[in-house]
Amino acid sequence: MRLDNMLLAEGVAGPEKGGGSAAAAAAAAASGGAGSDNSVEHSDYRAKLSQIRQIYHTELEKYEQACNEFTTHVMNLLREQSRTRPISPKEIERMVGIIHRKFSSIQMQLKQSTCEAVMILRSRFLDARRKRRNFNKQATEILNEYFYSHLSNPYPSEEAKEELAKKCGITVSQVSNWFGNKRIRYKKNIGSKQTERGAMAPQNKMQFLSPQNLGGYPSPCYQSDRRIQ
DNA sequence: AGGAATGATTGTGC
DNA sequence: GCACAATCATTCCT
Repeated sequence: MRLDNMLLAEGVAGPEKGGGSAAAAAAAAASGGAGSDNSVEHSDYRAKLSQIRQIYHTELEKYEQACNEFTTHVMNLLREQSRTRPISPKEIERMVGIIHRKFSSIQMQLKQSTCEAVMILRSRFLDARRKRRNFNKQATEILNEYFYSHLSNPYPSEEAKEELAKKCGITVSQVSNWFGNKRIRYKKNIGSKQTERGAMAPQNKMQFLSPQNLGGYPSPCYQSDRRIQ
């Protein structure tokens, strides 16, 4: 049931209207509108998705046909056998039931593998990591300035994040990502520097308040950021 | 070409 | 829900 829902949601198992371009059209309509380059970026994705859809439907049809053929074949056999021994309608019904269950389990496997294919396709095309672009120098400068001038507590509030996002031309979640990455990498940098000097400082807490880190902006630590000279 | 840097995602814990 | 940590995938630098 879950597989059915997912395939339906992805437009793979939707109602088949003629050539099967209904799903692609629906996807285009859904992703279209404001994002002008979105549909262009996703056209390859949609093409692959409709390919999956086509394979899925032909396979499904094949299985259905095979199931029907096999059922009539078995029915014929039973009919032949009924000449030599009595066969109750119940027995025939039971036989048909078994065949249908077998074939529906095969269909289940088909659905599962189609789901997997869609998932892989999604991760290949829709994963933002694949189209990552570095922020421009100015944006990085602004973020770094905030970070190093709030080194004692580099956790911008929601409003501050919005402000930074607006200034940098990025989204709030990108700001959050940036600060998450920055905090952890900054801490790591400090940690490796301290172990280099042989000072085994406790690493279980954030070290943003340690005196050597409060050199202001730009600090010695800031200069360790090789992007900014 | 290969490693470092970097933005994004995923899993985990609180 | 957020922060952290590990990891991925891409970009940048040498």
